[in-house]
Amino acid sequence: MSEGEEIRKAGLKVTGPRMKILMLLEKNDNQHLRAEDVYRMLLEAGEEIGLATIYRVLTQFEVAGLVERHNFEGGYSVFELNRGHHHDHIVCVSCGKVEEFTDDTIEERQKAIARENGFEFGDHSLTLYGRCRDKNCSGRKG
Amino acid sequence: MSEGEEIRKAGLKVTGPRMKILMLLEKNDNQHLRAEDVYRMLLEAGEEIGLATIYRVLTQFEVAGLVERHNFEGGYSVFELNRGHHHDHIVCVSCGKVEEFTDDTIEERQKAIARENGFEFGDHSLTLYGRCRDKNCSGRKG
DNA sequence: AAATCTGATGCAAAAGCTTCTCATCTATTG
DNA sequence: CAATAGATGAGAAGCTTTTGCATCAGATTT
Repeated sequence: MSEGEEIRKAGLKVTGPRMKILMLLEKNDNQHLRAEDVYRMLLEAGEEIGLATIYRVLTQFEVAGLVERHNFEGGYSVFELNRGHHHDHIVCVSCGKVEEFTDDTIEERQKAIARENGFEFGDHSLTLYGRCRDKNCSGRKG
Repeated sequence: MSEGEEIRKAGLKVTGPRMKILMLLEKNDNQHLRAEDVYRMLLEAGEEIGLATIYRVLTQFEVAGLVERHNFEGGYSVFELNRGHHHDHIVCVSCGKVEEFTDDTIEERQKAIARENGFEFGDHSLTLYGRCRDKNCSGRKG
C-alpha cells in the first residue's frame, strides 16, 4: 500500500515533506526519534526540509494516530510509528535506552487502577524508569 | 525536628533560600509543584528569592533524596517532597490532574519486567497516562 | 492543461523552561 | 572575627518547540 493513502485518510494533503517523514519513520520503526533526529537524518539523506515542518507534521501525524509521541525524561519528545500493537516502555535514566514490553497482568491492573481513580481507560500509556546494566551505559539515545 | 538538619546531612549549607523552599514543599506536600510555582508562591509570601536559586536548590534536593522530580507530559518538571513511602502516579493528559497510587501486583511485575530486560530495579518510577472524568477537566495543574 | 483555491512549507523570530556566568554575599571554620 | 568555601541573584544564554508570514504546491474546477 502506498503511504500517501494514510496521509490522505488523515485529511492532510499528500506532500513531499510528509511522505519523506513517514517513510523515514517506517525505515526506523525500531527506534524512538526526536524531531531533531528526523531533521538531521533527512538532511543527511540529501532532502531539503525545514525543522518547523517536522514539528508540525509529527504533531499532525500524532493527532491522526499515525505516530505516537512519548515524553521520556530529558525534556524533549520522541516519536515512533504507530504499529498497531499496544506496548509500554522501560527507559534507562542513565543512558536513555528504551525497551518495549507488554504484560497482561499489568494491563489488567491498569484498567482497575484507572477505574478506581476515575480515569477513562483508553488513551493511556505506561512508562517505567530504571537503570540498565549495559556496559556502555551512560551515553544517550534510544 | 528542624529542617536544617536534613539540609546539613545532604552536605549543603543551611541557608535562607533553602529553608524557605523546603518549608514551602512541606506545607504543600499534597501537590506537585513546578519551579515556577515555588517561585511565585514564595514571592507572594513576601520572600525575596531568585528563580535560578529555585532550580539549583530543587536539583540539589533531588540528588540528596529530599525531593522527587517527575517529568509528566507538558515539557516541564514537577517536584514533591520525598515522604518516604513509594508511590506511582496516574496523570490526566487533558487537564494535568495527578493521582497517586500503589499496587502490589504491579510492583511485583515491575521487578520481573526490569529483570527480564536487564534493568536494575531500585531507582524506578511508573507513570500511567489517561483521561480523567472530572466535570471541570481541561484546565491545568495538579 | 490552465486557473483557482486552500492548505503547506520554510525561515526567522519568539516563546517556554532550564542552565550558566559571574560578581556579590553569607554560612561555616579556625 | 577573619578567612574561605560555597551560595545567591540577575541576566544572558541554551535548548526544544511554536508561531507569523510570505511564498509555494496539491487539489479542484473550468
